Order: sequence, then structure tokens, then C-alpha cells
Amino acid sequence: MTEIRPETRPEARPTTRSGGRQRASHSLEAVVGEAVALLDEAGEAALTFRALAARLGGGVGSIYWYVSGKDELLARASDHVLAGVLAATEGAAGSSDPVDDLRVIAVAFFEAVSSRPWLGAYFLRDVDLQPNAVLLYERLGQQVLRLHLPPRESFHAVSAVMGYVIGTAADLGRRPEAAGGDPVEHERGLDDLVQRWRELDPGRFPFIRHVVEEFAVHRDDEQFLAGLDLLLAGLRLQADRRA
Amino acid sequence: MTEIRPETRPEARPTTRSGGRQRASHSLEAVVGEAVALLDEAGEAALTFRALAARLGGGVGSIYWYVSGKDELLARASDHVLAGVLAATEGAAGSSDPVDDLRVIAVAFFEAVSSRPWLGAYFLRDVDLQPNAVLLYERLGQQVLRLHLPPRESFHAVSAVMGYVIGTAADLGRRPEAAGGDPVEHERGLDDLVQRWRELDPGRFPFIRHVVEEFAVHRDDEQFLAGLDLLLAGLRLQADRRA
DNA sequence: ACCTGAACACCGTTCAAGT
DNA sequence: ACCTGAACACCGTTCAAGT
Repeated sequence: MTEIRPETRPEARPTTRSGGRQRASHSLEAVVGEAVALLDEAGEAALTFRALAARLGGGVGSIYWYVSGKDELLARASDHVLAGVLAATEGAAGSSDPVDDLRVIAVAFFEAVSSRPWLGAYFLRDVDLQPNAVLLYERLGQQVLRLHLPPRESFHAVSAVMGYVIGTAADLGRRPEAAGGDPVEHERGLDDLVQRWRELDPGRFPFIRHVVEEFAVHRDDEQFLAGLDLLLAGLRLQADRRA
Repeated sequence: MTEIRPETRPEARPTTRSGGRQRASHSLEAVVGEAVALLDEAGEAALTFRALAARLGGGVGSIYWYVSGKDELLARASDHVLAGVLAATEGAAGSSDPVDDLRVIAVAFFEAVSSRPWLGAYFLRDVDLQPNAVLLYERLGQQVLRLHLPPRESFHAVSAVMGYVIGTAADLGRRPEAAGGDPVEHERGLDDLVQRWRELDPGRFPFIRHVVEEFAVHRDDEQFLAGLDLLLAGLRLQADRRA
């Protein structure tokens, strides 16, 4: 996954005045960039106006000069990350199979969201603040366009892919290792759960008993891909029927 | 959708002592029930320990006798709602088509989550606190079991359906009318967006131009069903191949 | 065994005052 | 035009004190 992060950390530039006192100087880019850095390093709970201000080397109040509040900050942070997804899928529309291309974009999108559980909740909330989200929507859609489905089916197909990506990513991403939690402790908790599920009554829980060993060894990314491929198989079927 | 809510609002029972002073008396059921009522009436932001205590007619501290904190309260609230989904899908395993039955359960699940955007984030977070979530998972799984897929495919199929349901529901449910916002104002904002999208450059945004009129008239539930049917079509295909 | 509510350590947001 | 930081109105959580 391509990270969008300025090469030079956007430090607050202390403008030294003749005499002595310093004032920090920011920019929207610096505010949003540091917010994403804070989120990536320490998770959603760590993004505080006080913590962000400290990182920027200034006061809390100055952040409000650039964003109207925390909602807008997170909306912009979300779009900032999406710029990386767009960059990573720049040439993804090249293959002869539109569904394959759709898949590549969906995977890049998934990778960005699953390591950032907060992203899904703010994706495409405010179109004005999130031009990259609109571009990503359009890029997913352009692959579907090549299937020559009617508008209604085209709209539904892209909505379905986005819903699946965000839902699965948020679901898998909220596990401790994705946030700042201890992976070892998480692994132990998962083993405990598997052990208890192995001992469930097969009469009452035939399904869990049927899949528990798969659950024990599953990998999140494979689980995501398997479901995505079911969805895309359904889409292919629909496209073939229409053709 | 079937609501699980006690017929008699679980008022705090003031235990009158001879002499005069009263003390509220709660129960886990009352605490969780009132939490869900508060969430349903006024949204996630309204669920405050102070507001909940006032509703229960007691002090803030007493809530901590029943739950360890806000996370556990929301996990239990989530499971409380899921009891309704289970009740509503009690006889859903009766048809001759397992995928149809899977669909019925998924729809009931979707209805519960889309009107409660907070639910998805807490679904199946803590298996010990959420027996109904496990039962719902098992019930979805039992339909898949009838397709006689290998464990790995079975596991992936149920994971995919759950991911899609939660993702789409959270996405659609965060629109203002689902929370406590003004539906009229929301409608106006949507009209504005549609108008701006109609004027986008067709060279740069061919997909959005292709679907904008569908977007303008779309209904959330139909959008959900269309995507679900794509996923289920893929699942059917997989089951047929294996047979 | 269970309830109370003041107190604590945080939040996001505002705003008069600065430069 | 932009930055500052004290102040405000909230939070979730704790805990000594009650019954």
C-alpha cells in the first residue's frame, strides 16, 4: 500500500521575531498530515486536539483556523489517506478484464481501510471535503462501466463492492493488532475462543463445529478476498446474462 | 423488524424505607434495556452515563455495579437488539432453498443494524457478552451448511455475508434520517449533490454521469438487496460447481 | 450487596487577547 | 490574517461513604 506522507514532516515553522517570542505557523496540509500520522501511530483514541496541537508545536485554538471541528478533521484525514489508494491504482484500468481491474482497486482500498478502522466511518461523508473519495468511487465505477450494464445495475454493483470492502475492513480492522493492542495477547484470546468453540455441542452448533478449524488458521486478507470473489462472480454472471 | 423491549418499562423501583429516604434499585436487564431505548430514541451521542442514570432514577455510580464500563454496555446493548433479530428469524430455516433462507436472515439483520449505526461497530466484539451474536452467526451458518461446501468455503461465505450486511448497513445508516437528523434537510442536501453531479464533466466522470439519475431516485433497502443478491448469486454458483 | 454523588482527569470548542 | 491559552461545558470513571 502506498503511503501518502510528506517527505519532510510538516513541522510547525516557528517564526522568530526580532526580540524573541515565537509563534507557530501551520497550514491545512500540515494539520491533516499530522492528524493522519497520529492516527496511524497510535489509533483513533490518540487523536486529540491537545495532542495534535503539541505535535504541531502550537496552541489548541489554531487548529480551528483550518478545520471547523473534529468531524471535518477526520473527513479530511480520510481523504488524505485515499490519495494513496488513488496513486497506487493509477494504472489499474489496463487489463482486458474489467472485473479484474475492479478487484485490484478494491484490494488497494481494503488495505488502506483495514489498517485504519476509523477510515470507513468517515468515507464519503462529505463530498465537498473528500474529492479523493469521489475519484475512487468514479474509478471503481469506470471498471463497471466496461461491463455495459444498465445504470441501475451499475450503481448497485459499485455500491455493493464499496459496502463489502468497508464492512469487512472495519470488522477485521478492529482487532487489537490493527489498532495499538498487543498481538500476542490477542492471539492467546483467539486460541481460547477456538478451544471453547471446539467443545460446543455439535447438535446445537453444527456450523461453528464445521468451520472452527478454518477459523483457527484463517488469515484476514484471504477471508476478504474469498468474499470479494463471491461478489465479483455474481457480478460477472449478471454481466454475461445481459450480454 | 421485531423489537425486543420489555412491555413494562423497567422503571427504577424506589425502595421506600420506613422513615422516608428512597434508593433506586436496578438490574442488568433494566440498565441494558434503557440504554437501548436511549440509543433508539436519540442516537449514540445521547447515551451518556448521566443521562442513563437519570432515566433509571438513580446515580451514575450504580451503573458500574452492572457493567464494567461503556464498552461492555454497548456490547450488551448490541446483543440485546440481536435477540429481536433471532426471534424474527426463528422459522426462517424452513424453505427448500438454503440460500433463500440465508437471505431472509441477512435482511432481518440488516434492518436491525441500519437503523442503529452503532450496532455494527460492537457486533461480535466480545463473544462472552454476546451470546445472541454467536447464535445469529450459527443460524446464518446453518443455511450455508446445507450447501455442503467444504469448511473453508463455508466459513468464507458466512463471513462475507456478515461483512456485507454490517458494512452496507453502517454506510446507509449513518445518513441523518437514520440518526436523529432532519430528513427534510437531508433530502435537500441530496438534491444539491445530484444537481452538481449532473453537471460534472462527462469525460472525467463518465461513471457518475451514468448512474446519477439512479442515485437520485435510489432506495437504500433496494440498494442493499441488489448487492446481497450479487453475493448470493456468487455463492450459488460456487455451490453448484461443488455439487 | 448495592446505591450515591462529589471529585478527578480528561475531552471538544469558544473567544478575548494578542501579533 | 493567523496564533494563543485560559475558560466552559461537557465526558467516563473512581471511590469513600452510605444503607
